[in-house]
Amino acid sequence: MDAFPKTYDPFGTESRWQKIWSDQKAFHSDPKAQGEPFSVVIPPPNVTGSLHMGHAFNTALIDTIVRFQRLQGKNVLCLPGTDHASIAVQSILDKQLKAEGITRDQLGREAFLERAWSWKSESGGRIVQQLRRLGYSVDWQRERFTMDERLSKAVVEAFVRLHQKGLIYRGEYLVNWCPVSGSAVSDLEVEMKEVDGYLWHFRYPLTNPFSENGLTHLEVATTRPETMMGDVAVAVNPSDTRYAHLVGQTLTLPLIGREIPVIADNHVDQTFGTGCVKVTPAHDPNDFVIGQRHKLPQITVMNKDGTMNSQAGNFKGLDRFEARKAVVKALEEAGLLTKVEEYRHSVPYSDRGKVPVEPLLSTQWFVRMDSMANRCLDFLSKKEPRFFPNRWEKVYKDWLTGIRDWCVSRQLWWGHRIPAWYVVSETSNQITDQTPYIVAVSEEEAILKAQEEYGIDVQLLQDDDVLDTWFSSGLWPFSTLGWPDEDDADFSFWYPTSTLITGFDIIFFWVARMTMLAGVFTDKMPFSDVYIHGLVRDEENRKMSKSLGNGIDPLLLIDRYGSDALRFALVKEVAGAGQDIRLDYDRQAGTSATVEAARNFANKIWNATRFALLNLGTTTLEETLKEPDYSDLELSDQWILSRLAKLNSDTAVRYGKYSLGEAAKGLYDFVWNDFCDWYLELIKRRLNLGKSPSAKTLLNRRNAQLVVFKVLRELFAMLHPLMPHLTEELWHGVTGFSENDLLALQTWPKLNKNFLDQELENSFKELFESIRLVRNLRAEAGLKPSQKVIVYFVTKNKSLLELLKNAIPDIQALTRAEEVKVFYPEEIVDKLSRKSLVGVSGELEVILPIEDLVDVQALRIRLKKDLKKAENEITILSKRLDNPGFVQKAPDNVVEECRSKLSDAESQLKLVEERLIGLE
RNA sequence: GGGCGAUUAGCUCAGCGGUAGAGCGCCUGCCUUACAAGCAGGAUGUCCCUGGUUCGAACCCUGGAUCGCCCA
Repeated sequence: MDAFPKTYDPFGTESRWQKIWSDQKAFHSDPKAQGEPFSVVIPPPNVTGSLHMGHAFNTALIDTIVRFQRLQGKNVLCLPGTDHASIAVQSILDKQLKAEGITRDQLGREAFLERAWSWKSESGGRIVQQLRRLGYSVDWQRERFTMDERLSKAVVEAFVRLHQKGLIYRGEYLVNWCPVSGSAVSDLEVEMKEVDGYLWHFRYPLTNPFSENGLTHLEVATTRPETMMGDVAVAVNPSDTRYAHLVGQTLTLPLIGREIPVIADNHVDQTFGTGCVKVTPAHDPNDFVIGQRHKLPQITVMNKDGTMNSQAGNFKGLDRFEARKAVVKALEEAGLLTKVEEYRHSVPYSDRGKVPVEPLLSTQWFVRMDSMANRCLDFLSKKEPRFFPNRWEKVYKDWLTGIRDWCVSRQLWWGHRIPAWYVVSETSNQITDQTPYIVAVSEEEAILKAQEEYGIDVQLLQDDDVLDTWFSSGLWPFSTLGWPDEDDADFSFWYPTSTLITGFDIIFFWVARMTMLAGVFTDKMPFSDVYIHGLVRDEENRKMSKSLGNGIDPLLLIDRYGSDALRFALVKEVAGAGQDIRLDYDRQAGTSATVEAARNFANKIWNATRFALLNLGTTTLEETLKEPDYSDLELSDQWILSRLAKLNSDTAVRYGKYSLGEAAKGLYDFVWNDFCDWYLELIKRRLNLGKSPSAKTLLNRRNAQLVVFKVLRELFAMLHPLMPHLTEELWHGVTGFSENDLLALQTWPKLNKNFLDQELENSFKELFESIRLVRNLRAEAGLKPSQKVIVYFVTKNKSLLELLKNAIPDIQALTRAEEVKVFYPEEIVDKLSRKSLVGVSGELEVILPIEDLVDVQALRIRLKKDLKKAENEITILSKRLDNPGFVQKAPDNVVEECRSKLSDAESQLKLVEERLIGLE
């Protein structure tokens, strides 16, 4: 094994296997191949993006699940791709244009789109390359982009069909306007933020003041004075006795001079502020509703760039925040400002633009959600899809229950242009709210339809807007598989997909949109399971974000520790409850203890394999793969095979139910503890042949080798979903298979239930305890490891005695004893010097007769500690057993266990006492 | 205002009815030829508080505290 260094170098290994997998198209799927379908579409990352920890985490989880299912013999498709991210791409390009000193409009739509595409082809592939570095076993031949020709067709088709079903409408409503991107955004793209602001109190004078009670005005309180020019009423609660008599009167709107009515509306909170609310339907969602109820006019006072328009009188042209100051000043000068309170309140911010959105009246396209959502709720009542962990189901359900219509039009160019054509010839070549429109899959079809209805000379103009990026993402599980062509081989075989794996932060944005659209178009839920995971947080438990600049770059961690280590670390930290994980990270050093531990684990496996190969000698492939004859095996061989079988069934169950963290932990413990610390140590003496080995010795050595190889082989398969590169490398190293045989495409090791032997495992637990006791004594006595000792075990427990007798060579090796002897108590009476080192555990007494080294005082202290321990235990246990309720009601096995522990403790106490007396 | 989660060893987190666990860190001793990215041994906890259910509660139920998230 010349090419087997002492430490594992992941870098060469990982890139080599990535290349082999890629060259062999190992994960290219064929719907006609064997096996049940199992399909996953990955959450398409934003094409402008670069890999962040969230992607790495999501990828680690998806790839683990997908590789596991592949090992289970399923016909797996894992489909990658990216989305087009309208707003993000457009803002990048806008920045470029700005630097060049041209505007988008100067450039024109067509030239702009050309630039966008060329930008995409140059810089858009970065994240895909980065994903490959994780060892993602996706079908790269099926990589999709939401603006691919086929997927774009699907988008158009979907829009047209929704329109036909009456699920799409166009209308003038109050929408969330993002002045930075110059587009409407959906409710979901708005984030409420608590900000410190002010509550200004203004007097609005009554047009006809009541002289009798001295009321000359009403006082309103607002956080947004700049909208006051759009006020069309002041509302009070109808049961508010302070103002009830004023309802129906009018006020004169300051600065503007418009007469506006005092109206009564139940939604006004009498206790808030003055109890009088200014009503601005065109700039506030609540006021919009009040306005509709009272049939009030809507006066828009702002332009789409956030500056004031001509309705704002003198404030025209000012930015909205400048206008705020100016209005306050003007009212103050007019003596109408009565109070300014500091006030903390929620302000809607645009997710993208990071500025407050402006509720603005405009004409947009909407998708009607209620029937689609109800459809999903019906499916959900049949547990479709199933959520893991289940609590997210409620989140999903609640959102569907209170759903609002979805504004899908965006005033952008990069994206899917809305397939609607206005028959402008009907409205003197202008697009107005009255212009009729045709929704069609193409301009040709639109023309034909228009001509049928409006005559041969129609003039059409396509809508300028594009669709929300999430609209196309919502079709992703089926548009990527060939829909609307339902005969497509991929679609018919792999749809609906099996599991969707994504973060909780996009349940509404994406998961719910997919289920709703799939319900309409495919009559099915698009996946049977949804596995929701948390977010990766930084070392201070903060969400990683661009603006905070606290992201931990997964590529740096990969460069330091390897992909497998990063993957394993991320997955192992997932307990299963969909909790966020905190990744420790030292920004100065660029190190992470968590990932380092996973790297060390990889190295541990590497070295266990190295050990195995060093001791293999030369064998043929056939010999390596040979199964040992169970009946020839030593107990320790049977023990590790039992542990292995248990690991096999546990791990398969855990992977299968998305308990990936548990699966990782189970594998980690098995490798480190059972296999390396115990089994490999146990077989070392068998590998070391004497001068003239007997046939039996040789067979015994051979069996140890075969068992080691069997364990490793199966372990590699089980661990493969988590650490694909390392296991692929070692599997080839051990089996000698050529590169054409991939571990990734093998089947999961067959579980042999006959190997399961709980009794044997219990015995080994006892054996290990006994060995630990000896080691503990050695350490406490300060013996050098090189110092040989004689070990006596004394017990009256027959089965323990037998167990120890059988294991004498093992104990000798693992405790570095010159000699190990096992006695019944009566057999040893005379042989003992009172100055021996003694340890007691339960019914077992361990004696190291090394008189010259024993410090009697230290020994006494130690024994007194044991005495105290045993006494404590006896107190607790007998107290419990003395309780009649416990004996009566607790299950028999629990009571039994308690009794046997008590008797253990009692015999230990007795032994310790005797020993202490012996020391006097 | 409604909902969800978290609170366990110095740190990061498992455990979710039967006498408290892991990794890291810490202490002691080891280069015992697979691995010092390692080995052996060790120390460490009012399991947030409060009642209650139970023979028995870190775990289930009441109420509360603190932190975080989502929705309005």
